[in-house]
This record gives sequence, structure tokens and C-alpha cells, in this order.
Amino acid sequence: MAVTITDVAHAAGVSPSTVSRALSVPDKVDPATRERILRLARHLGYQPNRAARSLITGRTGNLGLVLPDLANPFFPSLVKAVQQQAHRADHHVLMMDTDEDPAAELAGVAALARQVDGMILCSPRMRAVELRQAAALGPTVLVNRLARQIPSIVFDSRDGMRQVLAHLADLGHEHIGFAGGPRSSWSTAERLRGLRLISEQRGLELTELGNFAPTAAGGRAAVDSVLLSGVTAVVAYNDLVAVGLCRALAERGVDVPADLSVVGIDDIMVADMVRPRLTTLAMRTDVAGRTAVEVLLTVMGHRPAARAPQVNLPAELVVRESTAPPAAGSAGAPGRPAGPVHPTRPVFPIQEEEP
Amino acid sequence: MAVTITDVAHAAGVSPSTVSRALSVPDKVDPATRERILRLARHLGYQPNRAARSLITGRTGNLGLVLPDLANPFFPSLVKAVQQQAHRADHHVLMMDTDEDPAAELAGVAALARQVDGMILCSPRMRAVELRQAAALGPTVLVNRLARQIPSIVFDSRDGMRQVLAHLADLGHEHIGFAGGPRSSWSTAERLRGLRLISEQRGLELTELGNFAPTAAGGRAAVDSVLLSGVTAVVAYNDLVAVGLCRALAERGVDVPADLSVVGIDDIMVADMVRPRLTTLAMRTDVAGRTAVEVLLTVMGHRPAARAPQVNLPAELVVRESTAPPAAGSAGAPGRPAGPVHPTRPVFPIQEEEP
DNA sequence: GCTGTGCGTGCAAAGGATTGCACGTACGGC
DNA sequence: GCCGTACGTGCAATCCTTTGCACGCACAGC
Repeated sequence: MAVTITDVAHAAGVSPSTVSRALSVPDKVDPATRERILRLARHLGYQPNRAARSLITGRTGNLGLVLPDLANPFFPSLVKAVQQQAHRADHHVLMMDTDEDPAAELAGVAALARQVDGMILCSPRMRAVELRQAAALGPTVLVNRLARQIPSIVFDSRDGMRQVLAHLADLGHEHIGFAGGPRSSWSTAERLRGLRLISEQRGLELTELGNFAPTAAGGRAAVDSVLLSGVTAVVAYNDLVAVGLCRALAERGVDVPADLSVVGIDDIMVADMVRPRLTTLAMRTDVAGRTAVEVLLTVMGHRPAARAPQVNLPAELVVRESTAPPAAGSAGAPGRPAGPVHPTRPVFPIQEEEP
Repeated sequence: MAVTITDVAHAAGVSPSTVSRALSVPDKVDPATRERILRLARHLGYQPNRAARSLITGRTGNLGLVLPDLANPFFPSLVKAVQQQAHRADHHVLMMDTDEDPAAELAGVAALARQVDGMILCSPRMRAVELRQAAALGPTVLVNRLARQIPSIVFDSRDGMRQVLAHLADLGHEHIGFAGGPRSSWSTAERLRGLRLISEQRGLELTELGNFAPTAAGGRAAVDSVLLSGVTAVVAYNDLVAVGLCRALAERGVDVPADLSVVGIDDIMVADMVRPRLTTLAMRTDVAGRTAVEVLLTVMGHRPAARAPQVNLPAELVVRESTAPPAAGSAGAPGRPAGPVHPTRPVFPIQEEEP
């Protein structure tokens, strides 16, 4: 059916070995024969059978990519970058969506391991011990998660949280809430750690509002804790949570940012489309994806991997419309000094009034 | 390194052939031996080497998925559904993003063809003749595109456009604009055909506003044509275009839906998050993805494929906030009879006024 | 002119699973 | 009690490519 290396060899009047060498180690074969072979190979449309090659070399030419939920807008651009970078290195990408199921993650990794040369695990939900098992199956790079001995790409949570809190503090906020993501999410823990550290340094009051699904619905669910907490600004686990929260607040008659400031994380496309446009901590997921592939290719090259590389990518605050100075008379900042204050509005408790 | 079929065979005291049969055609081997083999295989953690299997069977266990831009929110849920459905059939998915480049499509398909058992081409931009070349490389299913002799999954554009125009006509609109997508997009042509047909049937005036990029930026770019056209309602190529258009309109002081109605297509997640929430023609991309895999597996099974199956999926109009009756005195509907009319607002030409 | 070196090429093994064919055993039927 | 059948199992070929080893030839050096 398909044209094999032997077909090319016969056509060129050489042995299959020579054809193989002409294609992979060109300087080991006579220039004249090489040219003839290459021309014929092209002309016959020869494409090496990767299964056969894989059988002998032990390499597949594929990379695995495991992630919890492709429908989460955080991932597509990461996946896209991974795919592009892998393609540049002549590798293909096998994708696996585990649907936020930690059990499916290990199973998926095991199923994938045999037919990829290395794997990228994005925001894995599995526990550390399982992570080690997974990494033992082959070269592995983690994205959005840190683990001893496993190469990782993460965003600098501490500096990110520093930027967020600096911005809010500059606006005059003193009491800030954090609406966390899933309990099993490493990012939640990491961001909380950063927030705790920095808010203590700056003398800000930090209220943990709870754990919510990493979706707009999760954000809606957070609205009661937010309103009861008395905070003047909320840092949401991600932009979807922030958007859901804003929607729910609007329905309660709370104006963002006049009555309450909201900060998202990730800077997904939606963040710039909603009203108010979201102030958010931008994560360059495309950079993360590209870096992950580069690191993976490196560790795939050198067997021993002297020490697991850890890459810390910068996050950058994008200030848009969802943050403003706290309302005068707000619970969080009673009688605070002047400043570029927005037109005052009634705050909590909320009452229905003209739009 | 890894445990092979021979290892299992030795452990069980049988030949590799028997192990192979125990795993693939269980009723051809003695129940007792079968049990022993299965237990040992599980215990040793045996995973068949797919390269070796592929070499002999000619099948890879992979499906290819080619699409123009994963960053477009239309695709992720489709990809997710494809992946899930493929996984159920014990196949993996090789994804390829062509970055809206028609030339990259054919190249990508060619590169993928050798290592997949079948391919799903989503919204391909390539021309019909290239499409035939691509389909000749192996079992192929088209999504969002129709071609003779190639199995296709499409959404029912005509009925979709009928719903859209019925909704707008019911509201009282008589002059409707269409902001098309890329010229090479099959969907643009198809939707336009539907709009022309139905608007003629219903005696509506249809204005083609041009071709725009399938993004929010494309929608922004459409704002001038829209304002100059004198239409009272716009059907956008997709939700992103609709969102971009709404944003640009708002900046010009045009209120949606009071001054102008906008209808999107696709019902991506964003459609329900922006202000105003978008009235849009919902496409169940997850259903399309699942169906595509099912059809592909079918055509992969039967060699001859009696006739290429064509699946027409229903689209369903979701009415939200971006559509309303045309403003009284609007160019499109001068002195139209009463009805549930919104509070009147000045229309074009636009002038800055209080929010 | 003979030996040594090096380059270009071919031979053959290896990699792991599948599968047609054939063999052997055991049992049923007459 | 013998033959035929059927079932369970093993043998060996096959898929295609890569690669270590060896061969042969030509040319340079002494």
C-alpha cells in the first residue's frame, strides 16, 4: 500500500540501509547517491513508518499533554503553544482531558506513557505520591505545580500576589478577601500562602472566603461569603470565578468597582470582554506551554538530568475597570483619608434602587 | 526495560501467541490458562507495545484532529468531546492546530495521516480539491463543512438562519445586516445562503456588511459598515464578532439592543457573560465532536463506505438580551406599527450624550 | 609495489506483537 | 476399539526501520 524504504532502495539501486542513512545521517553517504535517493524519496512520496522506527529506536516522536479541563479558558492557549513548539521539534501531541478527576489523571498518564517520549502535566490534581508514580513512567514536566525532583514550570505566585495587594493597598483597601479554588488545587494553596505573607507584611487584613469551583458558577456561589465578610476587595481564584462573582454582585445591586473591587487571575480573553472589564493578574500561558516543551525536550535528551529544573515565570497585573478605591464609609476602611474617591454609593447592606 | 508479551508468556508457561490471544480473542483460549495469563499480565503491569502492534496490524489506535485555531472558544468543547469519545473506543487523539493557515492544513494532514487511523477535519479552510486530496490519505470526517463523497457533520444553517430571522422579524425588524467571517470559510457562505433564502421568503431586506476576522477584533472592524448600512439588526458570523461589535457600538454611544439588535452564532461561554448577554444561535459543539468520532469509527470499520454519511445537527436560538424591537423612527422600520417597544432612544447619526 | 587508512555500502540482527497454519490430544460416535 | 472432529496451543513468518559490523575498493605513503 504505502511506499516503504525498500521501494525507494530498489528504485535507487541501493540497499535500504543506504536510504535510511541518506535520510538521517546524510554525510555518511556519497553526495551523488544521496541526491538520487532524496529525489526518488520525494518523488515516490516516501514517509517513514513511525511505528517501525519507534519499535527499533524506542522513541515515538510524540509528547503527552494531560490537563484537567480543556473547556476552562485557561488551557487552550497553553495547549496551542505546546502543540506549536512540539511541532517545531518534529513531535506530535497526544492530548488527554481528565475532566477534573484526580483518579483519571494517573490512569491517563499510565495509558499515555507507553506511546509518548515525555509528558507535560498541567495543573495536576493528584497527590504528591501519585505524582511521583506518574513521573516514574517517563520524562515529565509539571506546569502550575511544584514537586521535588520533577521539573516544573510555575508562575511566580508570591510576586503576583504582591502586585495585586500593592495595587489594592494603593487604592486604599485594607480588608481583602480571597475566594479560593478547589481544595486539591496546588495554585489555591500557593496563592493563599503568598497573600498571607504579603498582607501581613503590609498590615492588611485578609479573609479567606472558602473554596469554590474554578468556574463562573463557583464565583456566583461565593457571593454570600463575600457580602458577609465586610471586605472591600476580593481576589478571586481565577477570572471565571471573578466574572461569576461580579454577575452575582450586580444582581444584588452591588456595583463593581464602586462598592467592591474584584481582581481576577489568569487574564483569559473573557476578562477583557465583560462589564466591568476585569483587573486581573495576567499569566502568559503560551509562554508556559512553550517553556514546558523546551524543558521537556531537554530532560528527554540527557538521561540523568542533573537536577530537576524549576522555572518561575513572571505574572503581571493588568489594571482595568473592576478595581477602584473603597467606597467612603465602607466597613473595611472607616473614615479613611481622602484620595481619588469615586462618587459614593451605598454599600452593604444592599438595597434595591434605581439602576 | 518494559514488560513484553514474552515476559508474560514465560511467567505463565505458555507461548507469546497464547498470551496475545488471551488478551484479544479470549474465547479462543482455555478458561483456566486465560485467567492465569490475565492475572499475570495485570500483576506484571503488562501494556502492549502499540508500535509493534501497529507494525503488524497497520492500525495505530490514534485519531487525528485538525482545526484552525484552538484559541477560538468554539473549539475547546468540541475537542474535549472528541477526546472523550475516542477514549471510550480505546483511541487516543493527535491534535493539530493550523493557526488559520490553509496551507498548513494540507501539510498537517499529510504529516498526521501516517500515524492515525482516521482524521477529523474541523472547519477546514482548504479548497475542495485539496480537501479531496486530504481525504484520500485515509478515513476522514468533516465537521462544519460539506463536501461530496466525504462524511460530514454540519449544523443546519438554513433552519438556524430561519430561527434567527423569525425572531428578528417577530420583533419588527425589516432590514437586517450580516457581518460575515473569513472569505475562505464555508460557514460564511452557507449562512449567507440561508439568510438570503429566508429573508427573500419573508420579504426582509438583507445587507451584506463584508468579511471580517472571526474574532472580537473582527467585530470591532465591522462597526462602521454596520452604522452606515442603516440596518436595525445585525447577524454576526460568530459570538466573538458579535461581542467585538457590541463593544465598538457602545463606544460610539449606540445602545444594544435599544438602538440596534445583535445576534451571535455558536453560544460560546462568553455569550452569557458579556453585557448585554448575547442572543445567539447555539451550536452543540460537544454533540458535533461525539458524532464525528462515531461516524469516523464507522467508516474506519467498513472499507467501502456505501455512501458518505452526512449529519445535519440542529441549531437552537437562545434569546437573551441583545435583541429587542427596532427603535421607533429607525431607518429600517419607518413608522412601523406598535408592539412591545422599548423606551425610545436616538439612533444614527450617533451623538454623545449622557450615559 | 605493498601495506595501511578511510570512505561508502551492504548484510543481518533486532525490536514486539499478530496470525495463518499445523500439530497434538481428547473425546464422541458408530 | 477405531476413526474423525474439534479445541487448545505453538511455530514461524511478517510488518518496516535502524544500526553495528564487516567488506571492498581506492588512494596515499614509504
